[in-house]
Amino acid sequence: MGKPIIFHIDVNSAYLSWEATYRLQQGDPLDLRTVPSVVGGDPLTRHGIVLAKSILAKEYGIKTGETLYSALSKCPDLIIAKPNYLLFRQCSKALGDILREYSPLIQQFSVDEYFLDFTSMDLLFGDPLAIAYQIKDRVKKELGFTVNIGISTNKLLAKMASELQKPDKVHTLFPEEIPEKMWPLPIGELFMVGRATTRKLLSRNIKTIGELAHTDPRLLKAILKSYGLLIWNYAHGIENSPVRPGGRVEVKGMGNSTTLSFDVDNRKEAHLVLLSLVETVSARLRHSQYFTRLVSISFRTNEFLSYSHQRKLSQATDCTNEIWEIACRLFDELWKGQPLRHLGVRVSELCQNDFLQLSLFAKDYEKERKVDQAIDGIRERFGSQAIMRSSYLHSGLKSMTGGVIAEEEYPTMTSLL
DNA sequence: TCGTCGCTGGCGAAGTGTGC
DNA sequence: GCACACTTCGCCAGCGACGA
Repeated sequence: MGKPIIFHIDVNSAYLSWEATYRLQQGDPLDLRTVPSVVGGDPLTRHGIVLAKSILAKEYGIKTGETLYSALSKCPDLIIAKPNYLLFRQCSKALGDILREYSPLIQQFSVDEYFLDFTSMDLLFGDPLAIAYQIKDRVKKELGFTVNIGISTNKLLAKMASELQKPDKVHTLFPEEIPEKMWPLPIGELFMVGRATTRKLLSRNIKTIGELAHTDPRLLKAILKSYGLLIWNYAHGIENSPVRPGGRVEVKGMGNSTTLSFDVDNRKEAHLVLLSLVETVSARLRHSQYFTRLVSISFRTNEFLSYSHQRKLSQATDCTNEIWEIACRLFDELWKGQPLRHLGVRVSELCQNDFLQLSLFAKDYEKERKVDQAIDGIRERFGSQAIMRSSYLHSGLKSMTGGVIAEEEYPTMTSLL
């Protein structure tokens, strides 16, 4: 087998928004409900304002978090559209179908990213660079949106390559190109180096990826523990995880949290918020056919102090009421009456539900599990708000809070590389 | 900025080894 | 058999990465 050739394909979502904005400015309004960019990543987009955030800020002075009324007063031509996740997922699947024509080894990394293992496929298709351009142009022509493609010998470098310059570009970042193309980049551009690590490295005068690469790994280990060695390896382009066809990895935990628009200062209301979070988390558990052995809750006060508490269960469960009861108990043990602005529920230590071991001493939740399954069925058919507990009526609270089940199909970044 | 999730390190309990 | 030191393991809280 020849040397590894890995592609990273990244959909230019934000730039689609930009393109739409540009057309808007040119007096050629576009019905944004018809383009996949409606699922862009910033909070503005999430609330349905489908223009690139940078353009909004630069051209119109509209900032994240600004009210719709205020945004419209600054930009009367602003088009508001409902985010269309279904369309975005369809586009993502269509992209995967095209990629599969070039290699059976493709891995969906997130809803808008793929890895493709092209190792030895050049014998069949020819020059990898030419094929990358071919894929990029086919996606644009057949699917109507642009992608960036990065090519290298491993997933890390391919991903770094695809982010070198956007949109609609193909870049290579082979190991011999690291000093020229990767080392001059600011330290924060390196995969797995976030805000906190950037601050720590800058305080030690490590400003670029190259400077990180030339830092004594023992020093990095002293500063950042094993994580220091990881990013030192990344700065040298060292990474060897395989492209995993199917993309699905073992989920280790799932949770939901919410920041409230008002202070919660009584136990009953907090329990209701916890229930709305547990409703979503437990539905995701059942959908993924998992049970949990560990329940944790967290909250943040209106003074931004965070607290968390968790408990190991003697018997694994996926039952909404059982998880909620535990979450409430944990909350009561931890809460000292402070006004709360943020509440979260998380389950981990997941196990497959076909190996459920019943305890002789545990309360029988079998009936409640049947109710859960019936409710899941109704919500699947008619929507999440089709059925709710009476306690939410006139409460001003949502009966279900948190993420969508479909997200479980895609692993998060850190669990992959 | 928010929501979600994985990882790390501190800490205490439990287990094991050694000397008396 | 007992006391103590050391090691291992699991629990827990918190941090930080990352996509939206």
